Amino acid sequence: MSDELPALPWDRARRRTGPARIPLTRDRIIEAAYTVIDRVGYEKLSMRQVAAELNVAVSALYAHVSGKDELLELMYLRMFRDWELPAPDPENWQEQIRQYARTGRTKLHEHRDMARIAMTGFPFSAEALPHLEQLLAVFRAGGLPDHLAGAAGDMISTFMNGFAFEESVWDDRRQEAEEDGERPAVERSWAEIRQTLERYFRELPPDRFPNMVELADVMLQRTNDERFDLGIEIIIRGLASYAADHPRPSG
Amino acid sequence: MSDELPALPWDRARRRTGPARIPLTRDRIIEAAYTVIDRVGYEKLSMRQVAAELNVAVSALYAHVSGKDELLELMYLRMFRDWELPAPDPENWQEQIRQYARTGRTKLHEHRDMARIAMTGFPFSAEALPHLEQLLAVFRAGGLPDHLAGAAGDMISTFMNGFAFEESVWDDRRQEAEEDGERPAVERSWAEIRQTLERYFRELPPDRFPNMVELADVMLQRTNDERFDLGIEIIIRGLASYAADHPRPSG
DNA sequence: GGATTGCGATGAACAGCGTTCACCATACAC
DNA sequence: GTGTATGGTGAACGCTGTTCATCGCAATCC
Repeated sequence: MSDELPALPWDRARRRTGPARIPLTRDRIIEAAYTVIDRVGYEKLSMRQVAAELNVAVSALYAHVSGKDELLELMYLRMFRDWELPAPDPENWQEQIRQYARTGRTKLHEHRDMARIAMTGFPFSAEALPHLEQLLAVFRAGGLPDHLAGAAGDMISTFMNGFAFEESVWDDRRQEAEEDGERPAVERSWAEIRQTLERYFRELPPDRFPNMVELADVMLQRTNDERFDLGIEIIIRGLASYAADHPRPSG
Repeated sequence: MSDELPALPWDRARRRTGPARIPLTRDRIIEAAYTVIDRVGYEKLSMRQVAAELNVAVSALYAHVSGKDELLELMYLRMFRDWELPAPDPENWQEQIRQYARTGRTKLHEHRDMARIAMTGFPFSAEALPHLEQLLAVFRAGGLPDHLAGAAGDMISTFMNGFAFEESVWDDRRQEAEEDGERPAVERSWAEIRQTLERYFRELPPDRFPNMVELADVMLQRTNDERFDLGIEIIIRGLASYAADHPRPSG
C-alpha cells in the first residue's frame, strides 16, 4: 500500500503480459467480506468496507453480487465447504451427532458473527439439504421413530445456531467495550466474563435470589465448550428416550 | 388526524388548562416503536419512523432515549411485564417448564421480530434475573442436580429464542415477498409454506435424498406449535433423565 | 405586569449506508 | 487500425443514527 512507487516505465511490458489487476470474482469478494467481518463485526460490515478491502469501487461489487443480502447468503453457504457428513451407524449415532454439532459450532466460530448470518440464512439450500438428509439417516439408523427423526435435525441446528449466536453477542459486546477504550482490561476474555458474572451473582440479595447466590459458582465454572456439550447431551438423551420406546427393527 | 379543525377560539381557555400536546415519554416512544416494528419489521425499524409515528422530530427522541440500542433494549425489557413466574412444585416441574416456555414464545410473538431483539438483549437485566432465579428453583425442586439446574434455564431460553427467531425470519421472508408484490398468493401462511416445502422435498431425487423423500409428509405435517412443544418435550426428557440419576432428597 | 430563566422540541447538518446509472478505459476481434 | 464489449469508475439518490445550535413556550422571579 504505502510503499508503492510511481509507475515504473520498464514494467509496462510486463504488465501487459498478464492482466494488470487480479480480476474481481465472487470468491474474492466473499473472502474480502470474511476479513472485513472478522475485523469490524456483523453490524459494521458494509459493501463499502468490502470494496475498500479489495481496492475497488463499491459499484464494482454489484457486477458479481446482486446485493448485500446475496453476499451474506454466499458467506453462509461457504460454511458448508469441506464439512464431511457421517455415514449412518446404528451403534454409534449418539457420538456421531455429538461430533456433528461440535464441528458445526467450530465452523460458526471460524469467522466472527457467522452465527448471526447463519440464523437468517435459508436453511434449505442445495448445500444444506444433504446435511438434513444425512442427519435423518443417522437418526433413523439410531432407531428414532420417523416423526422424531424429522424434528431432531431441526433441534440440533436450532440449538447450535442459537448457542453460537449468543456467544457472538457476548463477543461483540466485549470487543465494542475494547474499541471504545472505556474498560480496556475488564472482561477481556470469556474466563473474565464468567468471573465477573459469578462475583455479581454471589453478591445478589440472598433473600430474593437464594438459588442464584448458592449456585453462582457451579453455574459459571463451566466453559462454553462444556456448556455446549452438555446442551447437546441433554438433547441426545431426550431423543434417546424416544428411541427406547420404539426400538429399531433388528434386521 | 385528518378530521382536525382549525383551532377553535373558545377552546383556547380549555387548552391552556392542560398541556396542548401529550408530553413525550419513554413509554410513548416504546409504544410507538412497537407499532412501527409490527408494520415494517426489524430491518426497517428506524428512529425516524418512530418519530414520525409520534408526529415529532427525530432529535426529540434523544432527550428520552440514549439511542437506538437503548430503545431496542427497552422494547426487550417490556416483554417481562406481567410475566408471572411459577412457584416451585416438586410434583409438577415438567408441566411448569412446558407452560413457561409456551408463554415465553407467545410473548415473543406479541410483536413482530421481537425474537431478533431478544436474542441480542442483555440476559442478566434486573427484569430477567428473577426468571433465572425462579427457573433454578423449579429445576431444583424437580430433583435436578445442581450442575444441571444451572444449565437447564439457559437451554430452555436458548431454544425458545432460537426457535422464535427462525420463525420470525420465515415470517419476514413471507411479508417481503408480499410487499414486493411478486408472488402475492403463494406462501401466504405457515400452512402454505409447509405445503410448498413438502411438495419440494417429495420431488427431490430419491437416490440422493431417500430419507427426505420418504419423510417429507411426516416432517412437515406438524404445525409450529407442535414442533415447539416437541422440542421442549425433548429437552425436558433429557433433563429428567438426569433427575432420575440423582433422585431428590425426600425431605 | 414584565423580564428572565430553563426545558424540551426543532430542523439542519454530518458521516455513513445500499443501490443505481451514465461514463470510460482497457482488451480483444476483425 | 478501427470497433466493440466487458467490467470498473465516480457521482448521485434516498435512506440511516446521531449531534448541536436554535427557538418557542411555560413557569418563575422581581
